[in-house]
Amino acid sequence: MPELPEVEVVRRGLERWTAGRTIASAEVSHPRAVRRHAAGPADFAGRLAGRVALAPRRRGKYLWIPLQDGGEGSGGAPGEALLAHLGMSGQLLVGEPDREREKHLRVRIVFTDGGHDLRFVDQRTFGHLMVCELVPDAFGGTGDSGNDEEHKGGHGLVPEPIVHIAADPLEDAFDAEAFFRALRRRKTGIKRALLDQSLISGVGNIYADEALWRARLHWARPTETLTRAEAARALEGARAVMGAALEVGGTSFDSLYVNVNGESGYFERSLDAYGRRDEPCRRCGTPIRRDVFMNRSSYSCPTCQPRPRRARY
DNA sequence: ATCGTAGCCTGGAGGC
DNA sequence: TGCCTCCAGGCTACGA
Repeated sequence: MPELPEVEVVRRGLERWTAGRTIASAEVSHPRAVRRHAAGPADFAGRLAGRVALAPRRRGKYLWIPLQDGGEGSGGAPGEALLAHLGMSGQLLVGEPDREREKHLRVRIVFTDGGHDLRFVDQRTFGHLMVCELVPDAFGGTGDSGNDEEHKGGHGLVPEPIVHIAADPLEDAFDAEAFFRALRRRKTGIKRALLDQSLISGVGNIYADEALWRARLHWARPTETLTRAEAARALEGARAVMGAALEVGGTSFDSLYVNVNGESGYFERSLDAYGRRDEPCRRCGTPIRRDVFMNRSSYSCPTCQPRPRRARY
C-alpha cells in the first residue's frame, strides 16, 4: 500500500511525464473517486480542461499538481491544484492513450498534445482526486517545503484540504523540536502518534512498525514518558526506513508506468518487523510477535521492544 | 479540547 | 467447486 516513499516515486514519475503539459479533458468513470470534490464530477472535469499541469509536489501521502491557466496572459501564481490521495490501492498510470481500459479505471485525463494519458486506477476506492485551492503553508515557515527540488509554482503553498496535515519527516520544513513537544503533550501510545498525520505525516502502518523496531520502542509506549533521545530515535527510524525504501523504489521506476504497482513489493524483502510474524528478529533472533491494535496488525520484537508497564493505546 | 473507534470498499486467501 | 468469513488499512465523522 502506498505510503510516503511510494507516493514520492509516483510524484517523480509525474514530474517526468506530465509536467508542463496542457490538459484537454478529464473523464470521471466512478463518482466515488472524486467524492471529496464537493461541486461534483462535472465541475471537477471543468476545472481541469485547458489548464497546464505544473511540476507535482507532495506532503506525506498527498500528492498535488499545481494548475496554471493556459492560453494568453497566464503569468500569475497558480491558485488551484489537482490533489490526489492513493488510499490503499490507488495508482496513477501514464501510458499510450489508446491502450485498453483498466478494470478499475476511475478517472482518465488526456492532454492536448495527444501523447500519453494519465489514469487514476483504484480497486478499493479509498483513494480520491479533487481540484482545490492552494493556500499559504502553515507548517513550511521557511517558504520552501522541500522535496529536495526547486520548482516554480506552488512554493510555500499547500492544498487547502490538507492544511491540517503536518510536514513529513523528509521535508526541510519538518520541525523536530515541535514534534517532540507535541509528543510530550499527548496522552496516547507512540504508534498512534506516528500514525497521526497532524503530528507527522507520511507514516502508515508498515513504516510505523519499522520505525519502532529500529528505535526499539513498543507501540504502546506512552508518548508523555518518552525521553528526548527515544523520541529522536523514533523520528530517525521513520526517516531512515522511508529513505531506504525510496532508494529501492527509485531504481525500479523506469517504465512507462508512473507507479510500478500499488502492492508495495520491492521493499518487502527489506522489512524487519512488518509481516514477519514468528520469524526471527534480525537483531536478536526472538520470533516477531503480532498484536491487533487499532483494528490492524502491529509487529514487534518481544525482546527488543518490551511492552511497557504502563501501556497506552 | 482531546482521545479512541466505526465504517467506507473490494478481492484474495483460507476454511469447510 | 463454491460459498462463507476474514483481512488489508488511510482517513473522516462521530461519540465519549
